[in-house]
Amino acid sequence: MPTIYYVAKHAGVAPATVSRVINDSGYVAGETRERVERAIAALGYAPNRLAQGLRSKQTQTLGLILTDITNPFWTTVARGVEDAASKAGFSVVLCNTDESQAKQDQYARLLLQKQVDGFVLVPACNDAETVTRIRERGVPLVVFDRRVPIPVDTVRGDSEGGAHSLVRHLLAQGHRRIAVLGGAREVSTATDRVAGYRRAMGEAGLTVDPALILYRDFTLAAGDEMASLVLALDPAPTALFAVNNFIAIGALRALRDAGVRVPEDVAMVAFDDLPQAMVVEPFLTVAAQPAYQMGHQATELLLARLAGDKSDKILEIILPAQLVVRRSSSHKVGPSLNPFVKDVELSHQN
Amino acid sequence: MPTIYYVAKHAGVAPATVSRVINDSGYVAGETRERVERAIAALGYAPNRLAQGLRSKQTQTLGLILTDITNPFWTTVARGVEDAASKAGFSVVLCNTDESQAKQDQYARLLLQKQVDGFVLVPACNDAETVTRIRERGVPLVVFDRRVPIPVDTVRGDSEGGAHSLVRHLLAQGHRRIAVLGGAREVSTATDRVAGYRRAMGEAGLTVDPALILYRDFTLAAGDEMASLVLALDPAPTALFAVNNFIAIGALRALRDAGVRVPEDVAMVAFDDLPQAMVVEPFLTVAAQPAYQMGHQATELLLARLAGDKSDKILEIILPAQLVVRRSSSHKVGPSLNPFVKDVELSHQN
DNA sequence: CTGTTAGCGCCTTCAC
DNA sequence: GTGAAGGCGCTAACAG
Repeated sequence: MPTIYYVAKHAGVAPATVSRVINDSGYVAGETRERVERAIAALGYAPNRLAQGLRSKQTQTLGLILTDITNPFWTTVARGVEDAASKAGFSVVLCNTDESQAKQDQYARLLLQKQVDGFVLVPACNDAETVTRIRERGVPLVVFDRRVPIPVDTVRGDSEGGAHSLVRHLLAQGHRRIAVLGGAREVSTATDRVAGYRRAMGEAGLTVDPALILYRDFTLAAGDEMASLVLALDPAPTALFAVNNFIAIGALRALRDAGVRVPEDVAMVAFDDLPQAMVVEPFLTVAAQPAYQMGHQATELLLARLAGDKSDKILEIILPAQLVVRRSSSHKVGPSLNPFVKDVELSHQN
Repeated sequence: MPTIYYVAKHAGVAPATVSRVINDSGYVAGETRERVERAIAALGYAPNRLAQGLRSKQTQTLGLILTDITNPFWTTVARGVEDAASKAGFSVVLCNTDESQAKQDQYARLLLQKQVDGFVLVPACNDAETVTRIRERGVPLVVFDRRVPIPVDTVRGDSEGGAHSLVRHLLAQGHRRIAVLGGAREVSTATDRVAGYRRAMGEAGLTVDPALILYRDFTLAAGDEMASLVLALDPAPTALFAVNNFIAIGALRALRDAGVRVPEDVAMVAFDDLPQAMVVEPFLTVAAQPAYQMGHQATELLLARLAGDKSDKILEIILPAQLVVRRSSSHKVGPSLNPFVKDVELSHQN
């Protein structure tokens, strides 16, 4: 492993000059630069990033902590982060918490020790501990997709608005009894989506039956369980709103096993699209978040902070979710049995 | 940011003693250790990994370079790697090459500069350059899933055998005209799977129609294109073999658009399963590779090399692919029109 | 069992 | 425009 000293000797210059060439910093005469570059090539020299980082206090590395690397939504986000970072000469270390706060905190500590320059964090729960730890160390941070209870730079999708669109769409199809298959109560995306549901129901003059709102977590198994539960209710809901893609798939599976057809017997909508690549025939009506773009934008915000944008304004960037109407909600329901229910305006786009 | 010196001063000991406590190396008296631990806690000290790595020449970090983070097969592998690594106190840096050799080489260089202790590499193509570069630096390396033209530790699925099972299964269903929707010609998994196809056909006494073997790449678009091409042949194949999951989905989509039913009009099998989470109703007959386990095992091999297993034996670990028969190939075809075709033994399991 | 010394590979200051 | 010196935070080697 050649070091900067060997290169310097080989080129007949001082180590500092080699450093200037590597980092394109300071003045180096054209001829000197060439000599150094030739020496670097001849020796196959590559700088040791640990030493660079130790000395310069910058690692050109960002930490990305997310909750489920298995979910295509998050891998798409990761690509957005990665692309934005590498465009700026940064690399990304990706960590997967499995929705566990313990793992999240562990990874945050590790990355801090590795001296990453900044964080994009998808918090496993509505808790400020990890965020606080990172900020105490003075490392820039953007919270992604989920809210935490303290003010901090954030990039997220419009969970409330997207849910509102989905439920309005169902209402327009004639549904009145709509169940929510929710995620973890401690996660803002779950509660915000329920809030959007409530608002849409309220605007339609409908009262919400609490038995129709369930909270579990963002998994297949939870979707399966919640779907089975609400279908056993009397009267059963005519439509289901799954607050994420995995819950939706779990629910669809439960419905299939129970011989319940979608959309003929029950309609279904969900938050988060499944990527094209996973599905032969797109079928679910969804509120699709611009995952890639969100990741990209969060990273650009982070890089701006790194570049010294010390404006004390805390930014909260909220990107709209797009309503995509497909077959799973295409079955119209007859006029409500309840004559007191107001009509809602028809609208398939938000 | 407290350093080891502050901690030492705070505890009234020398920095080296603090180091001994942190790393649990050397002898430290119980009472001293406690004092140091209290100081660490009081100051919120955490060691700087850059400095540790620079000094000790070990980063406790592995590099994982793979070709498509979007594909659930690879994210599952990544989890296997991650779990095996963290059990041993290593962390993993994941890099996505998008099947680009240029990106692969770039990431290898970067990780080398970051002084990772070892690599798990999924080569983007059948080329030894990256592998050679890594070995020249003396960094242990396990090649994953695909072969490269030089001998090196490898963990991979049995592509040839899995393809053989799939095609035998199709033959047992009565198919004789079977098309292969192939991946990149430069990637061993693509060519090995074609080899398995050829062997199965040969064993059944069938000659292979070269028009039925296509090579593109491992994407949806390629699957779509290849399916359209082979269906236009005269006579058209009665069964399709997609050499990976994404090709299969692309092909299924093309078939749907063309109004061709699976399995009634044409049968379909594929290499690599889609994870449960992605599909409501498992439908495709596949040769499933144990992705998680493969990642785990590759990492354990790598860690063994790191731990000093310098046995010069180069290991090539080949894990079997499991034939999973589902609906997409369940339609039997009548006796061959060609009376000279031999019967093959019936067997649904390999 | 603990302290002292030296240096990992690099970059930043400051001279010249 | 270039070189010399010092130190980033830590651990290995050696004393004691």
